[in-house]
Amino acid sequence: MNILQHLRRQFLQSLEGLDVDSSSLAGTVQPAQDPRFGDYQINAAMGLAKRWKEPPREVAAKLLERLELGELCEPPEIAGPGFINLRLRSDWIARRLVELADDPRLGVAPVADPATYVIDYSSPNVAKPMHVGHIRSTVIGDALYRILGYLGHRTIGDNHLGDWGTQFGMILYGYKHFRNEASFADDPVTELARLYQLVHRLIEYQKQKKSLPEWKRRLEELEARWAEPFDESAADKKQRKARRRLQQERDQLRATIERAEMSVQAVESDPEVASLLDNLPDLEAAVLRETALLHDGDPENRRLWESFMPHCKAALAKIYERLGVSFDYEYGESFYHDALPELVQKLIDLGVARESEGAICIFFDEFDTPMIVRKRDGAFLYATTDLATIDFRMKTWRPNVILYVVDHRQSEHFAKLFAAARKMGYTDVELVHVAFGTVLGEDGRPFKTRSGDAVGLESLLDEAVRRAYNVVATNDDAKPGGAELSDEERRHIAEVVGIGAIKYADLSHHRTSDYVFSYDQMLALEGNTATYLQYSYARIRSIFAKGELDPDAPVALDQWQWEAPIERELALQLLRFPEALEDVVADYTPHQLTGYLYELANRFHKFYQQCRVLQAESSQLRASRLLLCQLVGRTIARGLELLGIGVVERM
RNA sequence: GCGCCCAUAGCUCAGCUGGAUAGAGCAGCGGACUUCUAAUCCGCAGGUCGCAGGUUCGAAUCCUGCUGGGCGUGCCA
Repeated sequence: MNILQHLRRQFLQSLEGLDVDSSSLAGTVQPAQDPRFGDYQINAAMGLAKRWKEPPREVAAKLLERLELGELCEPPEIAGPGFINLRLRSDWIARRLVELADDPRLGVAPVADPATYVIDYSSPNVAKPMHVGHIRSTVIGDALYRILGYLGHRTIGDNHLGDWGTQFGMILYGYKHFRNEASFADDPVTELARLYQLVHRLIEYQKQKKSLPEWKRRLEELEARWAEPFDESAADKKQRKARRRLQQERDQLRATIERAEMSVQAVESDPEVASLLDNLPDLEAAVLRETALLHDGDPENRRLWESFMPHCKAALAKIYERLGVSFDYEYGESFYHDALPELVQKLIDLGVARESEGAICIFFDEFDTPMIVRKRDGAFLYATTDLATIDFRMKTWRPNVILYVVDHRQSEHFAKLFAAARKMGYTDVELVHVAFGTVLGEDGRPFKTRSGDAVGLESLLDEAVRRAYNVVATNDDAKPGGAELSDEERRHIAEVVGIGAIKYADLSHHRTSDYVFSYDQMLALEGNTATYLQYSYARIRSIFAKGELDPDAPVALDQWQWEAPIERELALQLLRFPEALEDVVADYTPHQLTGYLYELANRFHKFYQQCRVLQAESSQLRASRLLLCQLVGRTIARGLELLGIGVVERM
């Protein structure tokens, strides 16, 4: 049962027959801001007072006359300017708690009206190893998938793999010209990744080599303009702004040139790479040709693509397994290839798209630039594929909602995509771009290695697990009764803790904001971290072990009893699990659940500090506290599971 | 140029469709292990919520302008 939802329903019902806009008033029922104001509060009276031209406290009193909260609440109080404070009756909490003991769903009732959600997440490029940039989409998408499913919705997880783009052209070119046969036979994925990196590097080299003279000319120009006399005090606002922009552009260009010169230098001084530079064709064009050949059904490229794919997918599967992430489908871009010409024709026939400058475009009133669905050279783009994907998903699953868990830089693309879909007639589906921010390094810049590459996901996980292992070992060695974990257990714990730390760090931040990635912070194992929650769980399991009790057997109890205020606070927090899940789903923000779990664990630790469980003064109190412990443990384990994070018995 | 996003304590972040005295965690200072794991708990200190207006009984939250930052912007994904 969702208490907040219940209170809102009761309140709205009590308003029937009154001249009020009840839809806007539901939100005035809220959790209390401060424990002194009770458990929940209704803030409707102040707003209504104005409309009714009556003093707010009198309005509050009138509302209370109609409100029937039965056995749920103590008599409500009117406070301050007209707040209505609600306090749950402790006997009601006690009854609910005993009911929870037998409820495998921890009070979360399946939704009355299940919807179908397609969730598009992770979507890496199969041609290159996953890196830090893929964490957020994968982890957030997986959490939403789990939570929506738990709430009773029909969920379809679809990993929209990038298996058809230019990156594959690079691999094809690299394989044909630079492959090391022995390495490929030995470990195809590593060799393909090497080839991708190599070709990518060479293309960058060519581009930079070509552009450098032009950039330098441009920089000289900017420097010259900068050197011109400029009187700050005499300039108007616009001139000052232009001046600053000039400086910015100059600095950026300087940095670009510096970086380019460094990487050109690096390529030329790398004996293995430098030897390839002679007689190198225009690689970018060559790669595009390979890509085009693949798309046009060239048997050789097709055969190679088909032989590469299983290896690439197996490598991805390995990392997904380690992360504990799964999908129902993995329809990559290639899956839609055959549908594209037809789709574009359909768009033209519908009058949605038209020819412009040789390309086929969809124009929108609300955007300056169109969405191009077929290039001048006849090739299709990811926008085309994305439209075909909507087409397919609508026909196949008839979803009510499609979620795209993709970083915020693509927001304009999705705005156009959704507008185009509506033009195609898909108006009865909710298309949502679940955008998220960038993972930053501790310098506040996007998280990169020193050489400027994206940090590989695998090495990220390894490092987190390595650090977690050290902490686990140190802590175990320091236990009063001596170490109690075998090395095998320590390794298992380190894996769960390390990976959990990374996922939790990501999920505990609001998805739309950029966040700073810091091993020290997420493995500090203090504060709002996965470890703190896992530790609470382990402590609970330890209590049951100490008392030689089965932690999973229902605690027999007729009447729940409490003594310290913290016990009631902890109990109430347990009852609010459904609210936390509802909050997550309302805006697709998993950090609402991490916040809830942190608060739960925090209350548990306070309780643990103040209250003896096994040595409680009476058997009834002991059973009551054991019930609390068991429910906290179950809620933490379930909550973490819904975030894709595991727990351990001991740590 | 245009569009989107952001600015909250020294640092990293919350603040739920406007609500009562803006909250955590780190870092700092001071306490609590003969007692179910001190990976914990308690206390102290720390904020003109970027700036200026406006709407409102009430604004960190909504509107306008400004400042500072990030991202995107016709044939990459």
